[in-house]
Parts: sequence; structure tokens; C-alpha cells
Amino acid sequence: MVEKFATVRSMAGSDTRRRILDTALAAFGRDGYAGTSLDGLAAELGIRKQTILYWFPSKLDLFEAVVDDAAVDLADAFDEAAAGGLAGLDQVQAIVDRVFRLAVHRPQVLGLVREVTRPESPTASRLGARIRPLYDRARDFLTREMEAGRIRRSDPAMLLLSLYSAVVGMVTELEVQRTVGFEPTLRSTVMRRRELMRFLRAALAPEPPAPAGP
Amino acid sequence: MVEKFATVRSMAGSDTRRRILDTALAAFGRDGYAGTSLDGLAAELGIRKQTILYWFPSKLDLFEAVVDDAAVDLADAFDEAAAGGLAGLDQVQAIVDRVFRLAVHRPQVLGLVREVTRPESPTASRLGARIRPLYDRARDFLTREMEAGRIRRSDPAMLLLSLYSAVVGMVTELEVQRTVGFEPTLRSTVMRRRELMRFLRAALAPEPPAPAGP
DNA sequence: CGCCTTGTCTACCAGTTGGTAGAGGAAATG
DNA sequence: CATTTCCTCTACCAACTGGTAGACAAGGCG
Repeated sequence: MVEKFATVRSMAGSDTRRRILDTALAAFGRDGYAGTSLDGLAAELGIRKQTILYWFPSKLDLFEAVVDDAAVDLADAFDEAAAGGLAGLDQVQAIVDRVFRLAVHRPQVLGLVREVTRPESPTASRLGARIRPLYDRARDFLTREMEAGRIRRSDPAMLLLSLYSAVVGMVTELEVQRTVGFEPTLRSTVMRRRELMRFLRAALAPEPPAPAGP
Repeated sequence: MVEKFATVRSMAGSDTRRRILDTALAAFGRDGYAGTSLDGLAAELGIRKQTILYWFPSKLDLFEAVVDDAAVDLADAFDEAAAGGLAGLDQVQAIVDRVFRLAVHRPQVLGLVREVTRPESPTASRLGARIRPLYDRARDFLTREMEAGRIRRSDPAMLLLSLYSAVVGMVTELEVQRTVGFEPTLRSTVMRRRELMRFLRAALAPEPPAPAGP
């Protein structure tokens, strides 16, 4: 039992596989794991459920494949943002910009992040494991920059968690934002990003050299 | 058709209702709306599903009742935190402290917030509507404090969104935190709160009077 | 040509879903 | 006492769930 995809005998099949992955990403990200049914997914794709089960032996297998797929997108985004070799707040900004770009043209990925980080997610650890290297890199980066005095000193791991919460939240909590009157237009996204960056810059900037007393 | 609970003929019934609400809050917050089944809920409660459907005509009705119930808790928490009549960052801190306290002894409420703010939540607008007054108050507060020079000037609505994201994220993203090595102990919760407050204080503090050049 | 692999389909299945109908016990009310 | 109201239950149900079995068409290959 060797690779099913190495033998590219007919291209039709693996195209179906791709389409299933893409549609499933959107569905899982939108409706959650439990809220997504294979029948519904198949209907959306214009195929039968059994075709899905041909490509992915079970719903859980499909979900895991989707998660792995999305993890690649995320990792790519980070790699790309880190490639510039920037330092301090400029590097942070580059990453935030990149995440927002991802949120604009593949919002499903962020939706999935949200779904998969729920405590009872069926693959709680899976995206986590995929993301772990990114986390380590980010923490090392923060540690380094703190030592270089380009970022306010604090616990790097905790700071990273704050950063993560702020960014993912801002990008993800569409519904809150809608309730509160921000229509999710492209313009408002730009505004949100700019405002978030001001927020983060203020939060991260090292304290000014020597102010007054305590 | 008058109040069902005014006539306290036998207390047994309304106790059942309370128990259903509490257990359902935990279940919806943990597993989401779609991931929660009435049968499962009933089993957890040691009653039959039909008893649930006696008190709440449908699953959706139950969910809405749970949301309304949780909204009261949230509103109370905010009222209590705001009652001190503090100003500036101290008021912000009071609210964060209070939210963390809620997160410790009724974590389900925050889980539900997360579930209900999903774009496809069955009652997307419901908690939103309940929360709207809190939002308005908070924004007015920020606007006032900015004018008083106690909080860094920026778009109050956007700033509030950043704050919201950071706090709810920090309190909610348990799974991320676990993956990354923070066991959700009480001690780590205290640490998280302290670190978040340092983060927020830095982000919110008004810029120092007159620093050097750019 | 006949054979095998690949991909999609129809036909089913057992278990679960939210929900309906109504029996029956307990307690308050007349 | 009989009646009514409140509450929980048993017995169902149609629709949907994820998943299995296997038919069948299309193309590659000897």
C-alpha cells in the first residue's frame, strides 16, 4: 500500500481531494466539527458523501487532514513575514500585517484556528503540535529583542500569549464586531489592523530611558 | 398564562429548571451548540430528555435561556467592578480582575461567550444585544478617560475591541495555553492576570509628557 | 481484446438527533 | 373525597448521522 497520490494516473481524482479539503476547511471553520455533516459537505460540493469517504476514511480523518493543510498556510505566512529579517516592533508589525492578509483572503483558516483551539476540539493537540515550532521561534524572538532593549521587558511566554490573544481575537471575533457596529468591510479591516498595531506598539515599546520617580 | 414561577406550589420543578440551565451552560460552553445533545444533557442530569423539553420547548429555546442567564452574570460582574467608581487604569484593572474571577469560578460563562460570538452561532445577535449596553458604557468610559488624559488617545471603539480580544482571549484560550506548556492551575491564572495587566497598562498608559526626538 | 485500477455512484444500515403524544404519580384545591 | 395542576416519565417517530458493501463506468495496460 504505497502513496495514492504519487501515481498521478488521472488528475481528476486528486482535484476532487483538493476541492473536498477546501470546502471542508470553510465548513469546519464556519460551523465547527460537530456542526458539519458529511452529507451537507457533499451537497455543497455537488458530490455524494461516499466520495468524501473514499478520499478520507472517516470524518475525523478529514478534519485532521484539513487541520494539517491549514497549518501549512499558517506556517508559510509566518515564514514569509519572518523572511524580511526585521527587528523589534517592525518585525511584529510585519507578522500582524501578514496574518491580517491571510484573514482577508483565506478567512477560513483563522476560523479553523478558533475551532481547533477550543478545549474540547476533537484534535485539540493536532494544530497545537503543528504550531509549536512557530511558537518557540516567536518566543525566542521576543526574548532576544527584550535583551536587545527593543521590546519592553516581561515574561516572553506570557507576552506572546497576550499578543496571540489580541491578534487572533481582533481577526476572528467578527460577530462581536458586527454587533458593535463595525461592518466587516475591507476598509474597516484596514482600520482595525492599524488600530491594533498602535495598540501593540504601545504595549511592546520599551519604557522610555529614565522618567521621574516610582 | 401567567408566571410559571410565581406560583411556588412545589419547589421541585423550578429547581429542575435551574439544574438544567446550569448543566446546559457548561455543556454549550464546552461542546458548542451543535456538539451538545439533549439526550446527553439529560443523561448528565440523571433525567429524561422529555423533562428538558417540558421546561424548554426546544433546544434552541434552551440555548437562548442559557445565553440570557449567562448575560446576567456578565452584567453583574461588570456592574460590580464599576461600582467602585475608580478612574483610568485602576478601573480597567478592576474589570480585568473581576472577569478573571468569573473565569475561575464559572469558567462556563466565558466558554459560552466564545461559542456565542462565533459567526454562525444560532443566536449570533442574542448575547450581543444583551451585552450592547455594557459595550456602550465601556466605550463612553474610555472616551472620557482619554479626554481626561488618563488613557492614551486613540479610537475608543477600536481600543475597546483590542482590549476585549486580549482579555477574552487570555481567559478563554485554555487549549492554546496548554499546548504551549501552561497548565491551567490557579497559580498560573494569577500569573496570567498579572502579566495581562502589565500588558494592558503599557498599552493604555498615556504617552509620557515630552520625550526626545522620533 | 480481457483484466485491473481508479473514482464515483446507489443502496443500505444501525445509532442518534430533536421533537410529539400521552400515561401516571403527587400534591394542592374544591 | 374528587378534581385539577404540575411534573416526570415511557413509547414513539421521522429525519439525519457517520459508515459499509458493492455495482459500474472509464481508462491504462498486458
